[in-house]
Amino acid sequence: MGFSEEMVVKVVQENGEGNTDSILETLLTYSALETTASVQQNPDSGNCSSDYEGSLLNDFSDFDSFSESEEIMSPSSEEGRKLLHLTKMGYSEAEASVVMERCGLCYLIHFCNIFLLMVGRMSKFHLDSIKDPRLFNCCIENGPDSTIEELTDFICAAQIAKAADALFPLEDKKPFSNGSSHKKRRNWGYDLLLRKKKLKLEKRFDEDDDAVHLPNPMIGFGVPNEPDQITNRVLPEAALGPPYFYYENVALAPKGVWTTISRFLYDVEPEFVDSKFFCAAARKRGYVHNLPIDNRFPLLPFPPRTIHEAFPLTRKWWPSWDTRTKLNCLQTCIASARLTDKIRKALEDSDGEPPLGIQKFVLEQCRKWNLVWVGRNKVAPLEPDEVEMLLGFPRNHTRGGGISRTDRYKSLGNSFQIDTVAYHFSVLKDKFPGGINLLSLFSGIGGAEVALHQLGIPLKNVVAVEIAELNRNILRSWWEQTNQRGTLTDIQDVQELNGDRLEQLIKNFGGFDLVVGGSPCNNLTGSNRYHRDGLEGKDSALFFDFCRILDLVKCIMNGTKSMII
DNA sequence: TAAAAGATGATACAAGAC
DNA sequence: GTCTTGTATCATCTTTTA
Repeated sequence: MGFSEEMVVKVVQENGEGNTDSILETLLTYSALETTASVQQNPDSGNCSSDYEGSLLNDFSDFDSFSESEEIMSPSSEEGRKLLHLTKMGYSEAEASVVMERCGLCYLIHFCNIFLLMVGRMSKFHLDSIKDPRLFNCCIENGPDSTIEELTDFICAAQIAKAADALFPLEDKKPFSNGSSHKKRRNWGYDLLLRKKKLKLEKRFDEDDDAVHLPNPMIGFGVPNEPDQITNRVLPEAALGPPYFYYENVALAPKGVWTTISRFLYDVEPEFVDSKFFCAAARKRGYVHNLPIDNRFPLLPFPPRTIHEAFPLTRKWWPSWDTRTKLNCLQTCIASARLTDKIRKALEDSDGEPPLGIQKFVLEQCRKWNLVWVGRNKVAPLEPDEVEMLLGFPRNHTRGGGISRTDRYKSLGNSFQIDTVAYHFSVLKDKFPGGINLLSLFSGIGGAEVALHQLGIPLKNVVAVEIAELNRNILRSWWEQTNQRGTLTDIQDVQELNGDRLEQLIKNFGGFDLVVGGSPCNNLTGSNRYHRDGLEGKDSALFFDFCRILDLVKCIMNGTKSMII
């Protein structure tokens, strides 16, 4: 079923460039005929047209183990062997583990069987497609109910789009609202250059596992009032909107995590930014997005940039030997009273300036727990109100309504830094003067919504997905208090967002303009001493749901949902 | 029973010494 | 180049308290 370039050109000439439905039908017909002829010529091999035979043998030379389907089907096969099969199919070990853990063995066997059946029918192009994360997501989305036809349709669609990409220039691309039929399929395409780049990248990663380097200083494509601004970049074609998307997570993740995140999000280069360039506290985060990066502007007035500006009363008690001007990352837990008491006693024991040993101990604890000076020899953790302010949220945003102090710290510690995110979102203000339709995944206490609101971008329709009821209540409360004119739909679980639900929402709203999400970092952050398991961790694996949902939104908005659902 | 408090390192990176 | 040192990190689990 592979489409050679000659075949595509011939079919386009026969049907005309504008008649894509006819092109698709003819291509499928020709392809089916060619496959039939090929199988008849060589029924044992099962491979398709002779054009690809040589390369196919080479391409599949690594897949010898797949020749014995019974072995994979056998209930006695070990999980490790399945893992090996998946890794040979082009997935990283982590990704394969996620499939096995999340989808179960029946999915895995189903997945492998699909692959086996397709190997006999696929062209070289198909091999590329089956390694694509979208097929991975398609299998997860459809699960055991998916059929060979559905999956081959998926790949055929990708193939058609690829052919269309070669024929229709990029500049023809128009926004979703007025896209023509041939443009609707454009987002399925992944051009050859991109694929080559990807392979090159993967090869480089093999040589150097630490391929994604964190910039120093951590300013991403630029921050306000700093030199070295980057104002343009070339996005991979598959990453282009609509919709715009914006993904966030901790920058200091285990090795290889950002490589995987980038690969699953269309090979878009992550932008690593430390929020210390926007406020008085550090927050090192990675952002993968397809937003424009020119003509960004910050929220005004600027928030306080130093500890003393943020907390002027601490200046009186701040010792000269504590040289901090910025706080470290605001976490979900605070220091104990026992620790601050220990520090007070250690300082009171020394007459005048404490000895270097005491200074070192106190400074270490102050840095670790973000303690500030509130009296003579007295340090204290930040109050929830103060954390709210540093993160750019309205005062009392998380206060009241049944939430405990502990939970306020937790919710705030897991949220965006508003000024940082708003700086990135600012490019949308001119593009959506009439308001924006937002799909907010893992919305938490509404960092994305607050950032857009503070930029003056009207919120037309917001679908917020958040597992914690407390956080949903906070967002709902903010929504009502700020007299939003749009609609807020809250959903508890990302698993509820399947193709049908998304199709309905998109039908109601006319599509999403922006998909935002910061999936759980629990298994990525260095603060986690127990389960820092990477992207296959119980919570952080929800990243793949972000990818799944984003892919579905793109597919539905481009009118091709029926090809994978 | 819920909230608060207390105890619990590993990992990764940068910078400097050699 | 290698080694050491210093530093930062959207947390989890158990116990105590109200």
